[in-house]
Amino acid sequence: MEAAQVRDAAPLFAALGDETRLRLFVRLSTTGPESIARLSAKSPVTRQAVSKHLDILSRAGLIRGARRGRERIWEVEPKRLADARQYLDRISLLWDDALGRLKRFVEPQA
Amino acid sequence: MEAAQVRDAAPLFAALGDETRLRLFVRLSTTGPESIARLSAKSPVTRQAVSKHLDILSRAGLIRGARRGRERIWEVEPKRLADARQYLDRISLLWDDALGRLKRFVEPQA
DNA sequence: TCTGAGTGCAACTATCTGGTTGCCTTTCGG
DNA sequence: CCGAAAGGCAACCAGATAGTTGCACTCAGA
Repeated sequence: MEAAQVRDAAPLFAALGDETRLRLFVRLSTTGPESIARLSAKSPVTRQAVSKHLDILSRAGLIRGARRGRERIWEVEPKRLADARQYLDRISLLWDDALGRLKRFVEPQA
Repeated sequence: MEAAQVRDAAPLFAALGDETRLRLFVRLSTTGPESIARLSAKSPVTRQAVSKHLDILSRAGLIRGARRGRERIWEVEPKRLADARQYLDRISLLWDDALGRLKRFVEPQA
């Protein structure tokens, strides 16, 4: 896999790699767009912590936020989630290829 | 998505969320099983750093290592990678469901 | 216009993490 | 048997990160 792809994929996975943050992302994926207040109401951590997590997710491109009146509404960016899936798929393919080469090496006559 | 699944998925993504570490994982997926010495030979960081990363990947269940003589050989655990893919797929489905509900709400007659 | 709900900003703290260096143990090969 | 290769262990360091608290700002609505 190309170096550029790894450089792009790592921060994506890192953003999903915190439990509180992943929970927020799953919540947004389940309920659709929500405000910070509503999100933090059902969260064990502070509103500020929630806000920081949302900021990190948005920097990774996984969510997108917009001001609406005095609220800020966050919603999932499915394109970026698809990217993450694609990266995992590619790694899977790499492994399949490696396995194929190994089999052809061990059983050249097959 | 269940809380238990989130608790399982987060460390998985976290393990893939560091660039050097993801690079090592991709390398192992591409070339097949390799020793620490061979892995760290082509890495910009120390052998110790490589060793720590491999340890983290193995704790996440993504790779498996075995002693062979004075070497330690590491190889990818494809089952766990499939887990990660499945988690992303599930989140995607959540989002699709939410979108579906939204559409039925907005255009009830369609 | 005044109150409160919803956020943003900043400072601070404790812990985690990626990385290093130094040294010791194990094992292969001549 | 001895030297070197491969690796493990432990201490240490700097910066990132998850979380907090406190205060200031901005709208919406009665």
